[in-house]
Amino acid sequence: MIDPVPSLRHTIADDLRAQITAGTLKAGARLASEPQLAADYKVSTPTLRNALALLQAEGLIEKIHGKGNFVRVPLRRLTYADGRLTPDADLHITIRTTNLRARGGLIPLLKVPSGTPLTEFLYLTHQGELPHSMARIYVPQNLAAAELPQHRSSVAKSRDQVSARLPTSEEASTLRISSTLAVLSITRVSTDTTGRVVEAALLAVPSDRAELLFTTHHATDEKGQEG
Amino acid sequence: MIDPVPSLRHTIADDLRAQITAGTLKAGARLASEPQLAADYKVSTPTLRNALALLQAEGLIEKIHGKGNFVRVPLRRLTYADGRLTPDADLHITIRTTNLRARGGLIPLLKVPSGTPLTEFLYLTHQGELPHSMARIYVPQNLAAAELPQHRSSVAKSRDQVSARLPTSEEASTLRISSTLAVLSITRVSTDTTGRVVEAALLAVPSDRAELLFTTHHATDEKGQEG
DNA sequence: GAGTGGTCTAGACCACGAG
DNA sequence: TCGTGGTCTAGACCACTCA
Repeated sequence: MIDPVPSLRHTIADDLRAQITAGTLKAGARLASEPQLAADYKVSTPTLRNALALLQAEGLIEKIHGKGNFVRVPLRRLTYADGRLTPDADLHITIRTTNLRARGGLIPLLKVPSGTPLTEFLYLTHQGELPHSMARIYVPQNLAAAELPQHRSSVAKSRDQVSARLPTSEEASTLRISSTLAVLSITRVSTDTTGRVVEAALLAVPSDRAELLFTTHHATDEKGQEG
Repeated sequence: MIDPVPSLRHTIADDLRAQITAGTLKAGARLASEPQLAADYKVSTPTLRNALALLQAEGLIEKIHGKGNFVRVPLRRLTYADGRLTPDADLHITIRTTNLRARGGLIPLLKVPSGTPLTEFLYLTHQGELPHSMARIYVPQNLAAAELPQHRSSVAKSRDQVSARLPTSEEASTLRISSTLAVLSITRVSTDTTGRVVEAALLAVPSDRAELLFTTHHATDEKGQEG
């Protein structure tokens, strides 16, 4: 029912995975070269590389062309709650601001006419030295553009649309992840009491370094409305 | 910046992808055999297979051993909102009920002592003939066990923990997805007004067939609490 | 049995990184 | 330049499906 014939690459991947989780291969350490590992396991190099590809997809190793294969330093799995990352000591955020005009998918998202002046905030979050996640936040310029989005207090309602997908090649290189590691993609639209869109945020978080948390309160004094 | 050297397999995958999205290769159709395609594109069979692996990871094709490669019938991308799937005409759900006792991870999740009698509802959702998603819902037996979870109205608060991961081999075979296609994993814990856990739901949804929607209301009559 | 995909081999040649 | 990983070849052999 599970896997009746453990293939060579799975056997090798299992062995290396055990060494990583046991600490025999420590975080940041470089694995032996691929031809060397292939000789050790008595397989061809493509087979050895297939085994490494499995570990890469799990986020356990990082391949660096010309240098070697390295055990990934595990990032703490942070929690996104209420649209914000859990505060963390060695978390730092870089923000780049750009002015642009509404086009394409931004128009229905922000419910503005084409060409409306917008401000884009590009958030790059790092945990220590390593990239953690990235976000693009769009704000109409007529809504206190000088103010950073996270500081505005006029938000009455937020709508988070969550999906998982493979990273774009830009995201894969910026976040230094394999193109086979899924990212959680969150589109968050915040509106004020009048229903006007105050900001739209597009987040991309590698699936191995964050979980999302949503809390819903139900009106229980009006029984039966759930069914 | 993007991919400066389009590899052969990417070129082939792009071509096949275009044929699928253009409708030249229709949903459910069988592709030419791998040796045939390899000859058509003038590449070796491993290279051709690497190209197909890309499309498989995207959920565009389904490989069936001994039969061929088939264009996947795209499932409508449904929305999970408020812990429920969007109602759909050809959506049907199979429920299997099992009684068991609290163990392992269920104990902290449900906040019950080890060995507490529980009822497990295994939900299998199909869209037409194809499996869509699966869920395991756990309810303490002292809480109206005869009633199906979705009918209870005593829920005051729900907490959804969302992450993306590769499917277990059981999920991959049950849901008929490639082991490389990520699933959205949702752990939903519902409590009543006294804080007692009413039910815990563990959902697994292939990332290509659902998106999640969460709405948060903020108290705006108390300004400044956001900052 | 015929045809299909699944796995693996034993190389070759190219591209990247560091000295 | 040298060692590394990245891509690709041209096969071989096994396992599964269906007639």
